[in-house]
Amino acid sequence: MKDDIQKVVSQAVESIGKNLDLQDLSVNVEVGMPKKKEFGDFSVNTAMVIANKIGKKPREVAELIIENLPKEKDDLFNKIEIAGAGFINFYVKEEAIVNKLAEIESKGADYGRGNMGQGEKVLVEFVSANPTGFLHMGHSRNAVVGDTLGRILDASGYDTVKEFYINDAGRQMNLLGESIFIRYKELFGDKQELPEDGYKGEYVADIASQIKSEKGDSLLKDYSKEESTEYCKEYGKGILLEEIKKDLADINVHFDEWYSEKYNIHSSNNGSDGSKLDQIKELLNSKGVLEEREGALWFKATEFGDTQDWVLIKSDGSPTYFLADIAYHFDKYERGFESVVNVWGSDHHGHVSRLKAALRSLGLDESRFNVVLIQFVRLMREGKEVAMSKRAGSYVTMRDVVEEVGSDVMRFFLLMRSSESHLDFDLDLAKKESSENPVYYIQYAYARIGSIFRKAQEEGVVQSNENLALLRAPEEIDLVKKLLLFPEVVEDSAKSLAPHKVAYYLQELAAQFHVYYNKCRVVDDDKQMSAARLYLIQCAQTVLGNGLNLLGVSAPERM
RNA sequence: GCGCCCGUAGCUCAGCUGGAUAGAGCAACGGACUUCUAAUCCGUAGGUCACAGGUUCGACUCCUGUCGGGCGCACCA
Repeated sequence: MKDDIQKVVSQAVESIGKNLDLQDLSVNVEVGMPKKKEFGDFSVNTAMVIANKIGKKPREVAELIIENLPKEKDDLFNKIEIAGAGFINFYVKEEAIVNKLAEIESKGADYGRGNMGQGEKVLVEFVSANPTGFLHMGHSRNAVVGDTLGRILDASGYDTVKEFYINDAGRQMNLLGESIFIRYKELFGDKQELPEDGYKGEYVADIASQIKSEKGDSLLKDYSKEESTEYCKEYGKGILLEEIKKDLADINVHFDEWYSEKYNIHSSNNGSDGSKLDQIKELLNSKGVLEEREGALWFKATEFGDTQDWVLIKSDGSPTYFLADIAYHFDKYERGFESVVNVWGSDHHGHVSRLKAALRSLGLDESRFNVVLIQFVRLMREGKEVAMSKRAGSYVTMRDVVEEVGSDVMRFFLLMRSSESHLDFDLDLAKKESSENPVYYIQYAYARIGSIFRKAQEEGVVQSNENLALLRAPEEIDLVKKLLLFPEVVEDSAKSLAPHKVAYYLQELAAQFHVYYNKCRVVDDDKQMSAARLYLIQCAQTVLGNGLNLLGVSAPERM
């Protein structure tokens, strides 16, 4: 619909340009939808934008544009008006709107999919938690937003890969190995204190006893301490990764790649080139952006816009996480991804500027590098914040919350706010099965349509688009207009990497449907009217279903 | 001290990248079930868009400053 208006207005501007001999009159016509009904279905501010170039008052220019609209306007509009400072308001013929339903019907599950991405390869990396424990609430927002972004980008024509970067190298993993080994030794009566920042959760002891039942006491007798710790580390990683996968699968989050830092970045597993770590160090060195200072190797980030320089190789010779991360991101581009999206917790925002500096120093286009920062989740119960202290061991795992509220509610609640604002997750609201709960509100609209179709089948009425012109009630025209907006919402959501826009749209669409339901009876004595209305609500159900699917939320036939 | 995010109705939040009289849900109050699901709908009330300047035809939106809240600023990850 918007396309149609953009087309005719552009044509009008073009012919004005010709008539007045103004070559560069071309303008990007932006079609808006007024909030107020009395301003029409669509409006255009083009007259105000080009008034200066033409040298006339905006309202005069608006008249000129209307005069120059192509003839086909008569088929599209009931009325065209000039209003305010120079807006042109279009009142579209109901029939023109209603006929657009055919597109929804024919595309079905593909309605809403677009080609904005043009097959561009994009890597969406998210969660990427250390496999040293269970996922907590903080991870869950990251997981759901990342997964949904992947779905939305995919629907927008990007060749999308969702990746979990396994941080299985470095200090945290060593601590896990040590912690498990200490618990293991405890099982043989050798009691020792865990290190200061060791892992204290019960699962550590559980893993230790699993090792005991498999290996007996051989870790004490047959292996060195280093070998045993390494064994514990790898064993624990395997178990915890499975737990993480299970938790994620429970909220419908799936990855295409599980990419190991240790294996892919730290190890030299393909011949003589050395590890990615060595390669990137050499590459940076060849660009002259490194410097030795106080026994360590530094990246001169200040030369590339960051506020300070950063260590890449510590004075003990070991690499920092930052070096590994540069290597990892370089590796993403080497694997052929044209752009990357990273979903990070907001506490990592300091990392953005230095990584950008590093990419810049390598001559990479930083516009291909996108970061979505996720603000914190506060878990609320009975109006009070649920304390989540890892140190006190009282943090709430994602699993606990999913068991309490279910996957659909979990996902929707974490998606319905803009990622960049803090989120209060209200457990009491989440558990309510009522109008207060927006998830059920949307699902209920979907289920209601299912119910109408069951009724229609009983009555022997079948949907049809033969008499769509019968659909003239304001409520049904509004519903159709809302439905037609869906592709644009998906595209906008992809463009701005903001899944909450889809969630909002679905709430509005559901509201529009509920209004319609209460106003117009679908299955009724008038068979032709019933057939047309069934066709309409079929389309509504398609869009609701496609939208819920994008969010990874189920669409129930009955509730 | 420096940097990032946030500040919109009593509460939780949208606001289409600068448009017309500021939007929704919850909470409050009043209505609608012999009807395809009342997990719904209709109505009432609720605002100095933190504050002060600036940019222009036009600012919740962009710029500067101030105040408040969150988070970063390691030879940790």
